[in-house]
Order: sequence, then C-alpha cells, then structure tokens
Amino acid sequence: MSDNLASKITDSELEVMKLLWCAKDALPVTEIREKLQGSKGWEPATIKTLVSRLVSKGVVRQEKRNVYYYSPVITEKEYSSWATKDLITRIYNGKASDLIASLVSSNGLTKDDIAELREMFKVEE
Amino acid sequence: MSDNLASKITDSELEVMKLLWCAKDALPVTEIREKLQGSKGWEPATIKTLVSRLVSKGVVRQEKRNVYYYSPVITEKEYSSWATKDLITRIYNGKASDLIASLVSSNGLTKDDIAELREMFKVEE
DNA sequence: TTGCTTAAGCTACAATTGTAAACTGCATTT
DNA sequence: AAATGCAGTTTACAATTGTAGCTTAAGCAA
Repeated sequence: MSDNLASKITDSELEVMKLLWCAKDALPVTEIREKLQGSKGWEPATIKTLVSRLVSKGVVRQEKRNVYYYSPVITEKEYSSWATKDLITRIYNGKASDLIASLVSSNGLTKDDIAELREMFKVEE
Repeated sequence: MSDNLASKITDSELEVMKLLWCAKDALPVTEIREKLQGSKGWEPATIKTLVSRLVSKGVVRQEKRNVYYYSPVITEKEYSSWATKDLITRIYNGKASDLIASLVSSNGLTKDDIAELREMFKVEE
C-alpha cells in the first residue's frame, strides 16, 4: 500500500472502511448508508461523499451491477499496520520498541494485554 | 492532556514541538527558525504561524522577555502516549495488544526491538 | 533623531476534511 | 406515458492545515 493512499484515509472515511472491512462481500450504498446513518447520524449525502472520496483515493473499488457495489482495495491489516508504522516514524523516531515502552510506562496496557505480551515474547526453546 | 489539545497538533506543528521538546529552555522564534529553516525549508513567516498556532492551541507557552520565548506546555511523553492511545482507540478497538500483535505480524519489529521486548516482558523473579 | 531591521500580528490563499444540498437521469409505479 | 423516487454526480461551504506575504511597531545603528 503506497504512502499516499493510506495516509489519505480520514477519520470519517475510516468509519466507512471499517464497515466495508466487516462485510463479507461488496456492499451497495444503500447498505452502507443503513449501517452508518444510525450509528453516525450522517445524512445519506454525506455517506455518498465519503464513499466517493474513498473510491477516488483508490482504497475502495466499485463494481457496477444493477447498482454500484463497493469493497475495500486494502485490507484492514494493511491499513492498521501502515498506520502503526506511520505513528512510529512520526513520533517514535522509527523505534517500535519505544512505542511499546511508552505504552508500558503510561499504563496503556491492561493486565490481560501484559499477559498476552508475555506469552508473545516468551523465549521459546 | 485533554483530547482536543493534543489532537490538534498537526504534522507541521509537530516538527516545532519536537524542537521545543529537545531544547532545555524556552526558545525565541529566532532560534526555532534557525533550526527549522534548514531542515524543513520553511519561510520565517511559516514558522511564526506554526508557533502562534501552537500557542493558540495551548500546547506552547510564550513568555515575554526582550522578545517572546516559547516552551512546550505538554511533554513529549504526554503527547506520544496520547497519540498512541488515540491510534489504539481508532483502529485497534481499544486493544493495545492488538497493536503489538499487528507490529509482530507485519514485521514491524527489528531483532533488537524483539530482544528489548523479551526483556521488558520477561517474567520476573 | 531618523531610518533600517526585524519581531509580532494580521491577512491570504489553496487543499483537505466534515458535512450536506441540489441536480440529473434511470427505473419502477400508477 | 407521466410522475415518483432514488443512485450517482456536481456543487457548496465552513473549519483546518500548509504555506507564506504584508503591516506595524519597536529597538538599534548611524
């Protein structure tokens, strides 16, 4: 995923992406709207704008059936790992372990998190 | 640090913050400019705008001496841990360990990082 | 003191973002 | 066929951001 694609997903747009990522298949605007109108209180027009912008940005694909169906071009994993690396670059001088150290020292980790991490980084043998 | 303060530090502004965080004492614009003009290629006016915006946002304090001196109101640690939590909230559903798992699975960690993390999460005693 | 240099403040302006209305054309209903 | 409704497109508009010029005031040099 190139820098300027992901970097351009804005907060509002991200809500649309999340929905598309959850969906098994491509969705028509109707459905996107249905889901988001309630949760976000957005007008139909707003949602259409967001979807269109995501298409322009190349992170959502549209396929014409009866009506357009929309699906993500990038996966959620791709996006989140990109966003994470971006954070590390911008504010941790590129050092991933500094991010984690910051999480630890700012009590950003729950007991469960820590247990999982212990497991994750246990020295194998 | 309240949400709307930190959230408002933009990329360009962050460069100014980084400089102020490095400085032991408050700096006059002259010095901020000196440091950033070279590295960022910004015009003096641009730098003044950024500094002023940071002051409006309440994250930089100005004190009048001969000339205004600027210093950060929030620490780098406060900011980075805020930004990290924000990322976790926005894209990892609030689960910090998911962030770390994503780093692991996307090869975002160097050997050194991993060594440090093993150390960090080693079961003590 | 008189002008020059520069700090600080004010103004500018395009691009992006959040939010949405207006319009347009096709399909479905009556 | 005429009208209605909604998908898709275009336009809108304020706030924020990136980038910077213009103006004013004050200190320093001549």
